[in-house]
Amino acid sequence: MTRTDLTREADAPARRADGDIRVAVSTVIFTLRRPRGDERAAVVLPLVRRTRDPFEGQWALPGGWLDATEGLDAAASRTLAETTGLSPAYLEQLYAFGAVDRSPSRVVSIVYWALVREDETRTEPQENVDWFDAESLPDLAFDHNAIVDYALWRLRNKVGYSRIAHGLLPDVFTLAELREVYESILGRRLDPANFRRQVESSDTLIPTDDFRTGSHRPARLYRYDREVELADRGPLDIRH
Amino acid sequence: MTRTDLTREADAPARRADGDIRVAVSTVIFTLRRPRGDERAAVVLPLVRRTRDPFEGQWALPGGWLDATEGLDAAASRTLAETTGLSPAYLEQLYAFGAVDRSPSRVVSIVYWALVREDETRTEPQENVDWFDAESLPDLAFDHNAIVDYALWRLRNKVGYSRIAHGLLPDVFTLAELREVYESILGRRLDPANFRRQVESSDTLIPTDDFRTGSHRPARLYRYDREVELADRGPLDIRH
DNA sequence: GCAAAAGTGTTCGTCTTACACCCATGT
DNA sequence: ACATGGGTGTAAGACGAACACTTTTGC
Repeated sequence: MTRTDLTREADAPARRADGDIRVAVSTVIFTLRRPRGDERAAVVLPLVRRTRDPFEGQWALPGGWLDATEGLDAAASRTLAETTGLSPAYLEQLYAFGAVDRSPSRVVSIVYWALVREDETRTEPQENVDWFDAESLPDLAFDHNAIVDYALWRLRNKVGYSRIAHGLLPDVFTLAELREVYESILGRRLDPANFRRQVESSDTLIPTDDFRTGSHRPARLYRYDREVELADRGPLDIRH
Repeated sequence: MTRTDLTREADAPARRADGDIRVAVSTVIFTLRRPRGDERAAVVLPLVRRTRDPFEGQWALPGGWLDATEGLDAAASRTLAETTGLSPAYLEQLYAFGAVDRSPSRVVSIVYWALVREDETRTEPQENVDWFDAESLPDLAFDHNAIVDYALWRLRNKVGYSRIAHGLLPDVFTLAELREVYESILGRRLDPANFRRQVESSDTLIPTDDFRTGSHRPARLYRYDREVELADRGPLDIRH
């Protein structure tokens, strides 16, 4: 089921009288794309090409209308899956955008941001969906350029005090792979020795007995400790 | 103009068909109330007593319906002024709450949080408005208890890395007064010597040539440096 | 003079950073 | 053997907590 037309923010499922306010849900979903060479991985995100006015032909964030029978989180998951086929490991509300002139009709967009592992993005290619480097986006529909900028800022901020890098990695990984995630997001090199000590002293990783072999000295594989409470969203995290 | 009835989340200005989603705006607005003795100041907030179902007679956050002709920030300012007469110095979006069962009808609430100085709260007393200690609230309407808990968490978090204490103080103040604000919010004593050095090295305060006299050694008065960029909300702060 | 708050100095332990160095493996 | 990334050691500087100490006022 491919319903890329769900990004039509200005066309309601059922037309309403003027003066009405409609609620949309959109998601900025990031993953890391590793280039062929040894260059640093790039932060990329999927966009959906609009097939109707306004902004027909331009790229926009995946999203859709909030359904009266679903909560906001559920709407974000559903519209993201319907437009791109993705099911993110990490999903969090970003901000509510509701300027009067952000769309020809009156739309309040509840925007989420999310992370997926690169291997999860290998779904069947969707029509009108493509991936873009977060650093060099084209002109997007609505206020979506500003929204992506804000989501990038939140991502870089949060990676410093939270363990969201988890959302970009498989179950087990080496410390070098974890460090590469941080380096790609922060855009700078980190000292491998100091990085190791920091994550080890944080007690959020469990070392396994397995090693990643294939090149030089084998590296120990780690997994995240599911028992560790994140508590980076305060009382909102009480939802298990 | 006292329109406390604007908190009626389940009564739209114009009734609509079932299945519709309405957008409300509410605000958690804090101030500090200094008790008579030398006890620490308490974090208090105003609530509005509901005059209609649902939750008739219970206390709720001040708020109202989003108007189609105004942005979200403007709606928060307007509904707060209409229900409580307050105009906060600091106002920031907190979170969008949209669980299906949070109200008998379908309401998405964009919630803001704000700070006012205590001297600004001396407006003419409004009907059905009262102030409550944030630590010991009664059972509120809707999910407003959880919302206040989250706002308190954000306040305590943000006071650590931002200069929001500004919003609770007059133009000029002593370092002891600034420290009292931090102590009240964080709920613990701070070392005066270390506190002084921290704020001085942060370069956000401008010392004046005036002193607060009246008790013991006079204390120098400071004011906030308006030139210092806050940048604690990332790209969203570009709004001057 | 004395109490009390304003303001300064100093020490100590922890965390960050930089970088030297050893270890284990594929080629 | 040697190149390379995995992993450990260590010293310098930054920073925060604790607290002794000096200064300046009201009484």
